Amino acid sequence: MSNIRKPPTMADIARVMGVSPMTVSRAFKADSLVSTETREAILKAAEDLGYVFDSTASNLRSQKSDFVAVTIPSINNANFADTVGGLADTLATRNMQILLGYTNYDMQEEERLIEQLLRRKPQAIVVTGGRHTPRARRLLETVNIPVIETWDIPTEPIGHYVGFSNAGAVRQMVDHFVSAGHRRIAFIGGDVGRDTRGSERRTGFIAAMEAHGLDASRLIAAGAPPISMREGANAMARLIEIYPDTQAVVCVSDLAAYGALTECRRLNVAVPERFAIGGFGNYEIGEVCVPTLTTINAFAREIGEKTARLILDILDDGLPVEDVRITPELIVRDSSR
Amino acid sequence: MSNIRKPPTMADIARVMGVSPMTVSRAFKADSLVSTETREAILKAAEDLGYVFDSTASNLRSQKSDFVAVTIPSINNANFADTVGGLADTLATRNMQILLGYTNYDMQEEERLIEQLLRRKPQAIVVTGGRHTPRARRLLETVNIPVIETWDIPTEPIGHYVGFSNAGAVRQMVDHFVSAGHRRIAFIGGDVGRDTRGSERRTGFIAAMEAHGLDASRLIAAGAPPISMREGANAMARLIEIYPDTQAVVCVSDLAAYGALTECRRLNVAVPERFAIGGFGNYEIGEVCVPTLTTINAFAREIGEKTARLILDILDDGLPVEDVRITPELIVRDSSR
DNA sequence: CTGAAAGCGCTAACAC
DNA sequence: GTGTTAGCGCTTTCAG
Repeated sequence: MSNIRKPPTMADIARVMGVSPMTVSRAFKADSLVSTETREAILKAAEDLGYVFDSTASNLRSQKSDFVAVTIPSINNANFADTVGGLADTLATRNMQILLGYTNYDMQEEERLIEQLLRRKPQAIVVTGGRHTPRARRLLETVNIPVIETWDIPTEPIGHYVGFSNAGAVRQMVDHFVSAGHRRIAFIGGDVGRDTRGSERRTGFIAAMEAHGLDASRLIAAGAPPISMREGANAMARLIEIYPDTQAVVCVSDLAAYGALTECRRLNVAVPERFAIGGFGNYEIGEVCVPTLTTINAFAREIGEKTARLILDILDDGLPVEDVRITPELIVRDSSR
Repeated sequence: MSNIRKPPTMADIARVMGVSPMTVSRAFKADSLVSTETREAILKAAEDLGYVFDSTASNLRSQKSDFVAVTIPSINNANFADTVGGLADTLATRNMQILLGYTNYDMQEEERLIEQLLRRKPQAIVVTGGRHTPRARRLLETVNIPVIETWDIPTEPIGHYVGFSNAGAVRQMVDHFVSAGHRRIAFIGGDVGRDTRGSERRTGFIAAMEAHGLDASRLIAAGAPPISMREGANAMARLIEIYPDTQAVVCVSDLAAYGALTECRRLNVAVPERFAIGGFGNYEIGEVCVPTLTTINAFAREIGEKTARLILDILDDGLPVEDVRITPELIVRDSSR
């Protein structure tokens, strides 16, 4: 009557084929020792029966899940999407799968998420950033798998990291503006205290300005991170109102920078002639918009790829591996020249 | 010597606490019947021991994984990201987790992915689109869990669907252009044959044009889907070269439309006065750029939320549920008025 | 409210 | 190249 019958197991295939379950199991492992004909017959029978391999049982017995847990702040961000893409593609070469969670830029949520992900017994865990709640930190320190922090150089790494200095990257941008002759430079970012990478970029801006002996007080907080294009535009309007003689602005991301650019167009402020703009992240928008956007390339995809390779190296031979320091690249485009 | 000791299990906690493993198990289920004091003591002991609940074992025994498998064409697409966000947030209210895979707009890859995801024994599977390889289709038909196709109205649904007519949405845009007085209207999309939603939009364009008795031959293929902003810009240059008297263009996505817009600006073609532009997907860029972009809102996040609710309804009471037909909304902005 | 026994579906370990 | 046995860590089931 019911067409919801119990799905077949290896035992069922074994019975049909007149072999032991173990032989069926072996037939599914490419490298395992079964005669070619038995294997082919078994695989065919499996397909005919509509058998679906049960990873859960396999994982429990073999104590490996082929999962890599990954937390990112937001799924809707091209930079983090690129990192995840690099991770996923590289791990797929070894049939490992990503278990993704997003924190919504909230460390509390990150803690919750890390705990949830660890229950699935991933073989490694990748987190974004180097700051975590004490409990999250403890969970990561205690867990028995490789831990990789990304998109940052943690002050005190938990395990490994693949990242870059957000402050240093912003310094490159400030140096570029200064050597172009600008002195009155502003920063547009999110409200402090949530997005840690954004905060570090802001801190980096202040430090870089002070290193040049320049005033670092033109800081516009555009709302809760991540800053949207719209918020970038609003921030620009505010900036021009409060500090009308500003010559250049460093934006926490290309999205904010693009918003700022559109606001300049609306206000008939010439970019870059009257106002130079710099962004962060090398988003596609920056190379297509008019004028094109000066930005920082943080090599998002490479971060993912290198993280994946690092994980595979550790899992393969457990040898000590080197952390990866990425050097972000300043890309000067029309919005600042 | 080695600090890699075996992680504690429920049995370890039971031993320490002098209770049975079953009681420990119950202590971890919120609704389960254990005295409050025993539960609290057990949870504390677990925390002290650094215990991490093992979902794999739990899943195997209880035959439920709390996974929902999801395939999307690309992780780096704001529309699909919104759908996944809606899904994930809604499912999180029931502690269900998304197992995400992306197909790279390739049905072959989708088949591979579906097979891989099903091995994890998800409790439902959500796929993007209504076209699949025969084998993928068979896998989905045979599997014993709810199957939901999204972002489309499948000709022959496998299980349920939460989607809209891509052709119908484009018709709205064509009607808008026609009633604005345009007659020579073009379409910019990707190469045919890969992105099924893009192909349907193209087909819908042709049908709508013919319904108005207009010539539907101005079709620009901009490359392999998904079309980037850059490819949109290139396509626009080509369009103006080949069909200089074109009055309006329907683009397969806002990204292509934005690229087209920037090309117009570079060529000093006034938008919308000399050339009206329409996009698809209601991306953020469209409401910030100058001029703002006319587009179609397909309610990406709602698709995810409604899919999640549909899944929860089925899992909760197995009652027959209604498929969801979304009605996309035409948003007229400055690029066409 | 708590416990004992059995088993989810697979594979490690060993035997032949 | 193949089979047997046991058990991964949890929860269902039944008993009290």
